[in-house]
Amino acid sequence: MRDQGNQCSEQLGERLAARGLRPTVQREHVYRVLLQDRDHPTAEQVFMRAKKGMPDISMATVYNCLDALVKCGLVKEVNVDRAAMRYCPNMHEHWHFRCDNCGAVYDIDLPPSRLRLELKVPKGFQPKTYEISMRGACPNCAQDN
Amino acid sequence: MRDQGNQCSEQLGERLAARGLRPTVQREHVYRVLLQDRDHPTAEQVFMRAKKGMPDISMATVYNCLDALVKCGLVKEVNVDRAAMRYCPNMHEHWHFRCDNCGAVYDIDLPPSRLRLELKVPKGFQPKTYEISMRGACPNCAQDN
DNA sequence: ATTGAGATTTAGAATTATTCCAAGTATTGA
DNA sequence: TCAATACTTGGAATAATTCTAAATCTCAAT
Repeated sequence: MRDQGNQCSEQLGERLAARGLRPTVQREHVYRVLLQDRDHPTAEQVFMRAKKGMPDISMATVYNCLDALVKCGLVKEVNVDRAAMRYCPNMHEHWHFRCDNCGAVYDIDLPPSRLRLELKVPKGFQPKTYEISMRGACPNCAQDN
Repeated sequence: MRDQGNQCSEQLGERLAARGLRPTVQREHVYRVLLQDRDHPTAEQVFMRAKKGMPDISMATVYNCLDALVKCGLVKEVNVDRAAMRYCPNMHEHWHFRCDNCGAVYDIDLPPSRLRLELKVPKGFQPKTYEISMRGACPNCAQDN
């Protein structure tokens, strides 16, 4: 667990390069901040933590770095999308598919399935609701490709 | 499918009452708007559609109505939460548990499971990523209860 | 090492989504 | 009918995110 540092920056450099993105000290620093406390911080929290080791970093850069990390597959965004909340009057069990191209959100019916059974949580957690969402290309957009 | 109207308002009235909320023409109208086009509109879109039949309705009321509908279980919010995006450097397959009480987000490891196999989508959809998120009480908060 | 092209960072303005507020209005139960 | 309370409204306020233009950095080719 110690010396995760170099591993981190090497992996980061490769990953970024693979996407045509450049490795920068800010990106590495932001990544390190994320690795340090695994508590799913908001961009604002990342900003505040990042400033400790890099006082001049700006909020815009934090967003930029987070985007870069997401693009190169080192970080996940925990939310369906960063835009407005959407509303759905279908209360049957189902999940959602959001098209990355056209932005449409589709209902996907749950297969007969034993999915429900599989959604087990560790002891102590008391789940009330859950949501499954997928992203990718919808039939229309997949065709135009 | 026709005459869904009265059914709609009856159900609405009961549901609202059960939560100590009052039935109002605005709430019914907003619900009707949601039932009309099942395309997961944003609050802004609901507002624009609602204005057609109720020109004086305000954006604040639309938000209020949507909240009421969500509270009484007739509508779902399609997003983990309406606050800031969160970032997670854990790229292993896992899902998230968000505590409604303290707001913390936990990683929940995927059980060995055949969950993956169950995530089938209808023909034509090309999923790239998916996310499973649950909400409820975390172990700490569940205890203090 | 130098250099030029293009990517990145920065601060702050702008935009977008959502919530708050105070005043007027509607609904409920007595 | 009346009082209490919830709801609606328009607009202001806040919060999250994106945009902008100028300065700086990185890369790859000299």
